[in-house]
Amino acid sequence: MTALKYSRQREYIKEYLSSTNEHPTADIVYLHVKQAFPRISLGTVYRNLNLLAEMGEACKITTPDGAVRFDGTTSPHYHVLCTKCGKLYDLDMEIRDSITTQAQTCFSGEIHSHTAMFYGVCQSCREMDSDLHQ
Amino acid sequence: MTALKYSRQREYIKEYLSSTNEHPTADIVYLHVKQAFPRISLGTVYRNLNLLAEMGEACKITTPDGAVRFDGTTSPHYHVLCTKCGKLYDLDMEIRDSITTQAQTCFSGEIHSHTAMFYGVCQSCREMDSDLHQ
DNA sequence: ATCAATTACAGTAATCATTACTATTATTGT
DNA sequence: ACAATAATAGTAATGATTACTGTAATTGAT
Repeated sequence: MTALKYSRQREYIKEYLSSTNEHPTADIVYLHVKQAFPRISLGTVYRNLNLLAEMGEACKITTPDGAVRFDGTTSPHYHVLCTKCGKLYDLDMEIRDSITTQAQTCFSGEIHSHTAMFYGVCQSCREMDSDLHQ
Repeated sequence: MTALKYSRQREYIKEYLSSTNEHPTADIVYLHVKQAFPRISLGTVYRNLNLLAEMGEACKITTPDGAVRFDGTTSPHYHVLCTKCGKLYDLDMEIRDSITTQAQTCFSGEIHSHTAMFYGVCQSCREMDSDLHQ
């Protein structure tokens, strides 16, 4: 029951997400999708983003700066958050399953997975810095 | 300028945080601190929790389930989030600095640190499960 | 101990992200 | 084409957090 029905809005949101490697908030997705669907409502964007996440066709990323970000890349990967500009980057690095295994030995329950967030300064912020100091 | 002044409220909040290994939200801290300071306001709790975090005397932990949690344990460590009950546990496991080093080789900017969150089922939720199935 | 300067507080209003609600519209299987 | 049902747009409501303001507490100097 409650079968999923096709919707052009959801299709478009999904396409937009997989076309960008920014990690947009629902708000940003809304602004973009609005160009194709001028009457779309923010609630529709939220509902579909959450649906896509549940179906495994998008990821929700929780960052320390308020809003949840969405990622169209569904294969598990780590992220880097630039502490200067706040941009979130995909990290093309293998997931270390060994860290899950090791965590298991320190925890009495069952551990199934993990996420990691790296913090630093991205290339373009570093360049801006050296511009200022030259 | 803007020197920090002592406040009994902040002192109490700090003591409460370091006395518990729960990872309370600002709301929960508010409820506890209220017992000692019945007229304290939620804004004061938020301001002091953020102050303590800035001073490195507490940590802010962002979890996928809405509110930020606070941790009085300031030495860096990983956490486990139980996906059944939502409780957050400290993980007594060494930080893997090698993962930061490795991440650096995959990223053009500078990486300074990382956090990790493990997901699983805690011991007490596992026991509840086996009770139900016996 | 008193006083002036300044920060912190309580109380409340405002903001921001997200979800809930409802009448209308789009999709689907027949 | 039609009936059943899910999805939408638009709006209101919620929940977490921050901003604002007049009063109270802390501090360093007299």
